Amino acid sequence: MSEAAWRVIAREGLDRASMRAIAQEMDCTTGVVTHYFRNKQELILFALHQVTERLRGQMDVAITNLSGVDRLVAMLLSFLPLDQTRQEILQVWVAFLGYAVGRQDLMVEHRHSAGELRKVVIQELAALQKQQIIRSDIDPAIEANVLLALVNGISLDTLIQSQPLDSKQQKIALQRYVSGLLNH
Amino acid sequence: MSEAAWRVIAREGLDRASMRAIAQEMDCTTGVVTHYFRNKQELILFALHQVTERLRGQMDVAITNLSGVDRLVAMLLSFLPLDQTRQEILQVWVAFLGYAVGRQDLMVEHRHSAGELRKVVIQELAALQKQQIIRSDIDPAIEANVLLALVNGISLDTLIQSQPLDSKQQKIALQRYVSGLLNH
DNA sequence: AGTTTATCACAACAGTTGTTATATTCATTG
DNA sequence: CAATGAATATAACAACTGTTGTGATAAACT
Repeated sequence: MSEAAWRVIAREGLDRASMRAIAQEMDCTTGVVTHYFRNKQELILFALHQVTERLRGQMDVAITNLSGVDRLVAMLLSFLPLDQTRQEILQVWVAFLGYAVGRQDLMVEHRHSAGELRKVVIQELAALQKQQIIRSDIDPAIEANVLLALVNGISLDTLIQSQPLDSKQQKIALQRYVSGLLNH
Repeated sequence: MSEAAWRVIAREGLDRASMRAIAQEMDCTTGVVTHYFRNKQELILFALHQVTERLRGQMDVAITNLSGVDRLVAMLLSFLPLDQTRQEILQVWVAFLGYAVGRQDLMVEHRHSAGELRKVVIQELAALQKQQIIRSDIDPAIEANVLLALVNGISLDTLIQSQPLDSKQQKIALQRYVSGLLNH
């Protein structure tokens, strides 16, 4: 069920992910869809929460058994659309963001989602700073924004540029920026 | 006319920028709208071209009488949503991008638009490299993507973070990254 | 002057949308 | 077996969408 909704959104965008389109995707009638999602609003919010959960999942897997800078880099790399799974996540993420323009309630929800990930990055930066791995003149709260901005920007690059960075170049760009935060 | 369309899109998003909504904004009937935009497709593409034009305009003003690194930095800063005008541009830009998910033709158009700006940045980087102002191990074509990624990411930051970077922090982040590209 | 052209109003179209209500099937449990 | 409730189907609703056509008016031009 939720898989079908996810697929339609990733493939067609949010405005064309109608109740009927999702019903058709799972080869049933709209009765099923309305039974699980009372509103279209609920459906849309579900998509956003899926984005957050999946990103968190990707991240948790990526950073296990890592520490130090490697851990930070792995964390940030896990957000990049390096495989088809994460490209789908990006599609839904962008679709939601565009759909939230002019809908303040949805934008607030999106900010909550982004805030969760930001918190994790801040903690990681603070920890690395305590270990004196990254420079002491860095404000974790601010640097988290910049790091996420770079990650989001690189992700968007794959969508909006006709000659986007390939996966190797994406990694290098991120790695190089992070290395500029280190001590020495 | 085009002003009204622009306002509605920035305020309500693309899917709710219906012919009738735009007509109401300019206090007339749909006859006027259909007379100037044959399709909704044309209306949407108009919005995108407006984004490109306005960004170019902002940029051209920002870089006049500048040279060297200042010119590059000013160019990049001109893309940031530092005032209300550019915040509106960002809104429309994001709305279009989300609307283009699942609509390949629109995404292609968006890539053309992004490609134009990318070309300018590449040229600028190449020029600075020739003057030996920026490092020689930098590939202008790749670095343009990274720079634009950072700019776009910082722009999005103002939309999706509940504690976004303020304008001063945005400038510092960008300036600091650019200074990492310089010789010595 | 007369003729064409741009501008706008208005109405109607066919289709799609979210939502709701009602009916039916199905399974689980008492 | 009966019964309760979830799961699914079906149908209808009103509202909205993009689009098209038919005029009316005014402006421009020959």
